[in-house]
Amino acid sequence: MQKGNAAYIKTVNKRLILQCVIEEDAVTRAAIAKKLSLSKPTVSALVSDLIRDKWLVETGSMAASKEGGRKPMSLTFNAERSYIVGIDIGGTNVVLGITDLNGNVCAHREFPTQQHLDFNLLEEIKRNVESMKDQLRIKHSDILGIGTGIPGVTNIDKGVVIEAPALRWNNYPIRERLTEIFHLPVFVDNDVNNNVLGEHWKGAGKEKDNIVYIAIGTGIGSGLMINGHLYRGSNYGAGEIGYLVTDKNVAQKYHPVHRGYGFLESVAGGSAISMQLSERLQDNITSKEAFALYADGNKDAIEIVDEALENLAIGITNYVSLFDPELVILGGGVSGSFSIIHKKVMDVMKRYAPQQCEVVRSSFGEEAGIIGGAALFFNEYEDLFN
Amino acid sequence: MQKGNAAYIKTVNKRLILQCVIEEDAVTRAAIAKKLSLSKPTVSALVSDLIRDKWLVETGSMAASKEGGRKPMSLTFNAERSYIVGIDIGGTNVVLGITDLNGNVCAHREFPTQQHLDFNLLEEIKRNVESMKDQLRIKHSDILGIGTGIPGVTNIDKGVVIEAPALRWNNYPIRERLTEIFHLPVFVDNDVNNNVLGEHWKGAGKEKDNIVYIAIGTGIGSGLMINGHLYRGSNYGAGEIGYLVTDKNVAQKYHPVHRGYGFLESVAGGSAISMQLSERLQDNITSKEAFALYADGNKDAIEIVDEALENLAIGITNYVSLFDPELVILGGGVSGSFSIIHKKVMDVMKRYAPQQCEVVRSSFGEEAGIIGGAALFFNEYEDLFN
DNA sequence: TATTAGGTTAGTTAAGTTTACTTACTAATT
DNA sequence: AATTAGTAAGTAAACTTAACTAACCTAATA
Repeated sequence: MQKGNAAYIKTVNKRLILQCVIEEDAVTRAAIAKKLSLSKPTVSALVSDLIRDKWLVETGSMAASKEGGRKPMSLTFNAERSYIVGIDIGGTNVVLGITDLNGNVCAHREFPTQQHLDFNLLEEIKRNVESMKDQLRIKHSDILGIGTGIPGVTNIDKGVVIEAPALRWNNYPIRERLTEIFHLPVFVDNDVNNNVLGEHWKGAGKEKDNIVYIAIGTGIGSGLMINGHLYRGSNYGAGEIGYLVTDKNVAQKYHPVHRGYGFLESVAGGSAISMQLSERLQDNITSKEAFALYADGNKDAIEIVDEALENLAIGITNYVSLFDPELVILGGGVSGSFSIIHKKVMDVMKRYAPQQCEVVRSSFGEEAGIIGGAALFFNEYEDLFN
Repeated sequence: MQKGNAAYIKTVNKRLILQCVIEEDAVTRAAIAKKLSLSKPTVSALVSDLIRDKWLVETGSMAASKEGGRKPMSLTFNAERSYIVGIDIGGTNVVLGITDLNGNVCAHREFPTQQHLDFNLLEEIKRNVESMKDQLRIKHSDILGIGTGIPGVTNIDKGVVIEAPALRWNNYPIRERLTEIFHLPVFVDNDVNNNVLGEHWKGAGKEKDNIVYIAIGTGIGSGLMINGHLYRGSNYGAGEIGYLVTDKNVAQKYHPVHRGYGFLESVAGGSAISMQLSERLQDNITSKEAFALYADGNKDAIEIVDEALENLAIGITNYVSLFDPELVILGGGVSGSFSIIHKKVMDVMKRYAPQQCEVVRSSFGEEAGIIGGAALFFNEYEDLFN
């Protein structure tokens, strides 16, 4: 717990004022004072500090109220004061971009991961960031810091990637490496966690404080926000929905669990679907193709995909039973098959869960990782606004 | 977010000092100043306030350090300054008691619920509290308030029991009723939630901030603490482990979910075990007797109990996979069968979960509800120490 | 129609309050 | 003499209150 002193209360009140302005877009000093029950002089003094430090700008006087009175001066958050670099290092591609303080992606880049992975990955990132800086005509000092997402388990406090099979990283101190290169504050977390933060900041989870984000792809992962805070678990291991057991008997037969791969993934993950259908049809079928065949009415595809989806839906339903979220967001490679999955989940949830819960698709496409990275930075950087 | 002002920082610092004293039992002003990085005069002033208000007492001077110097004066938390009433209104019995501020149960009472339920339940509670007050020779003003546990879904903000089948209560405004009778601040929550708070305060969960408490009885329920805060869910519905689906095929056949009763309960709850074995043996077998027969090697008992425990263990394992807690506490009517359940859970967790987690039995017996109620009060009462 | 008095809202200035901190002290001990 | 515990007096930083100026509206009035 933070000890109380004069500086602390000033920081707290400044934060509150900024929050106020960000939420309501254009507000006046008087409105802030009323809303926060702070005195007018206090608000004026703090706002003057915030204007001096470029966090706020006066955007002209507004119309006076009908009962008369001096025209109020509107205040606006200066989202272009600084910028944040958001990076998503995926197994296939590295997606990175620069956002303003409102989370608008001002520039973005993308390059394939594997051909740089063991060679010059960080240099390639640096090169792309420099290129974006040139494009936006911003200086190094305009960038507050960097948020990065990784497909794996990450110790966010130390900035070390504990394990990321897709990148073949084990105990890789990525924060240290990136800091050496950029000389900026860097944060790193699991990509799904970043997605939750991004959805909470700018996406479907705005205004909601209890959110589950489920990423369905090759494997199945999830991130969860509780009481407005990302919950990472005691060992950075929360949200391992891929390990849920939804079918006792099948689980007993398969004994599927080995390091990095759980039961639900083994029956409902993209590669599981692809593998099963490939075997059945004696062909090479991707999970995307499996969903296409499913839509076409292919009997084998329907059987296999239905079985997978039933397990997935039970997993999600179990999540809802335990966690009672306000919202479930489905992300990952589900864009095409969302409506199929959504229907199944709603049916199963209705059948088995004690309460129902909205289920929506993720709000962002290609930019999810960039916004997520920036959201991570926003979430973690303590000195923001100081 | 709380706005900052002078009164607020004083409250914050007083809280920190009290916390310091409670944690370390006997400390000096100098030690507090060092630990909290507050100046010595500040600590002295706040301590003097706290002594005036009877929260702290000076308990005599301690030995000086070996390097010389004035003898320090030790400060101790005055746990007998005030008392809290803890009540657990169970389906069978009402258990209630008075605790001091350290959570020691100073007096307790118990009476059967049903014969007073529709008649004079609250009067009976009042009578017992008065009797305890006489016994302890404390005045009404010595009692800070009341914390109550209920076997059902509770809106803690309004103090209304939404649904408690065992008490036949629906939308019952119990806080209002108890306040009318006692003229004290009252808080009400689900009994399992109170158990979590109690274990965190005084039991197995001390110093741990991510805890799952699973109550196994007629039904199966759970409460969870995340980042040191009880998590109740978006609709007061978090922790419904009784609704988990652990066996897709059996679930499809049974279609077990109706209001207030979930799949896992229907296959692994006490009444489920009792019912199944009773049918098999054409006799009236309680779940307790079922576990006794299990221990005796009865083949039918083993078959049924094993099946139930396997499902229960998968449910708990799923919980661990999703929440990555520091600790799982098993409570409810498991005292006799704990070691059997524990073994099963550890085996299944090892097999299916991505990480392991300690599993222990609950720390309290009869007093769980009393300590839980007091813990709820402690947790919710904002004006504490003001 | 133009003017003006009275009322209202926005924001500032000045004085006062509360709190913590700093510096310098006394107290008590090895 | 050195060291540690705790106190006293004065200072600094943040807030609040009260009174003020600035700017505007309404409506009565000339």
